[in-house]
Amino acid sequence: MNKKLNKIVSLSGEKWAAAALEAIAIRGVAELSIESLARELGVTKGSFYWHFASRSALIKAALHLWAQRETDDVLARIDREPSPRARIEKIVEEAVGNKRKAALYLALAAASSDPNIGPTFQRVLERRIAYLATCFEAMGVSTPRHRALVAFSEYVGIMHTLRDAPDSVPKKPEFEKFVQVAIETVIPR
Amino acid sequence: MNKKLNKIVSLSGEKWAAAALEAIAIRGVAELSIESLARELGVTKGSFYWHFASRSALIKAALHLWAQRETDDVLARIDREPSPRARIEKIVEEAVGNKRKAALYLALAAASSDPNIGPTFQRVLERRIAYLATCFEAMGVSTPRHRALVAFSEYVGIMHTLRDAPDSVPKKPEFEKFVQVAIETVIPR
DNA sequence: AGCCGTCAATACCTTACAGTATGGAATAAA
DNA sequence: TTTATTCCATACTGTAAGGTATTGACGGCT
Repeated sequence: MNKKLNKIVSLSGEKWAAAALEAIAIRGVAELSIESLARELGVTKGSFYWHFASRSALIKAALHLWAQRETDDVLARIDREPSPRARIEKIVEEAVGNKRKAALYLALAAASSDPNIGPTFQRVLERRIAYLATCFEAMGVSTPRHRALVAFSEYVGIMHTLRDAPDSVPKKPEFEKFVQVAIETVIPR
Repeated sequence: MNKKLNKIVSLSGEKWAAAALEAIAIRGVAELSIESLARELGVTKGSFYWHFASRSALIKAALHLWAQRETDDVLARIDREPSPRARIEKIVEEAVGNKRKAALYLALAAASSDPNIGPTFQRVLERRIAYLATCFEAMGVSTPRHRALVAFSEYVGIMHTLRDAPDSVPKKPEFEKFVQVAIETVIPR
């Protein structure tokens, strides 16, 4: 029965956390309010404070849900690419392809000074950088760690540019060439 | 007398705008409150609403002050570098060197969805990208515009990485090597 | 049937803040 | 000295929001 109890609480908590992630992706962490979120879910605050002790607890739960999904993504999609080079390409392509993931990432990054977010977020970043480093190492690059940092920065920067300067980025036919240039700069021949 | 009137208002307005930029760099746009800003300046709201019609007006003024300073910076510092290559290096070095400027930039970017910020911010970005493109063009690069986009993205991404994953970036002696790798990736031989 | 645990609604308290209205001090002009 | 302008303070309203306390509906268990 304890199992069941945990499961119910956990499930409902995840419902709130998932909704919180959606809201964060759209409006950012600072604008995440319990009451508006409850309205979107068709309930009231009374429900929320049954599942969570505070707004901070929700943010933490949402962040952990995000981190969980991210690692799942890496293991499930990137890591099954055949070559290290293909994996890096895949990562860059995700930065330019998945708008909703990019928005969520940038929203969390914008709130990295929040003590609920910063430390966990930082750990996720380090894992990604380390993963990239292993890819570069497998490719025989001379300074894999440095290149990983550069590649990661470019990855984030491209998401940023696409969001904040969309009119400066070329459209469809030329766009692929731009992505090609981006990949070539991070992957040495 | 109109001159004097304008000057006084403008000066005081700039005082508020400059303080707002400071606060934005530290706490972000969303957390910018008139009352706390007034407290920091040793005055009250009464003063603020004499100089500005609303909070939005302050944000706009602060943003324009930032854009003004940015263009001044480019013309005064970057543009007097001898070669295009040196200019690009200078820009990258600024991304890793000037923490306060990076914090301000990232804070504004985080609020790019704010209608007070988005359009102006976007124009500043386009100007920077166009400037980089002219540098690459002067260097005889094949696709200068694409490379400019990549370089700009890397520039922003490095600021992001330094802020959100500082522990993942190597310290002093190794740090210079990392910067070197970053520059080499954006500047083709 | 009666009890208890789960979940949600309601009402309420408090705080932070944007914005307004008004008064008041200082200064300059008449 | 009177008057107008400039700048700021004080007091106020309204609102959004976090958090608490209480009540109630529903279902399973004894």
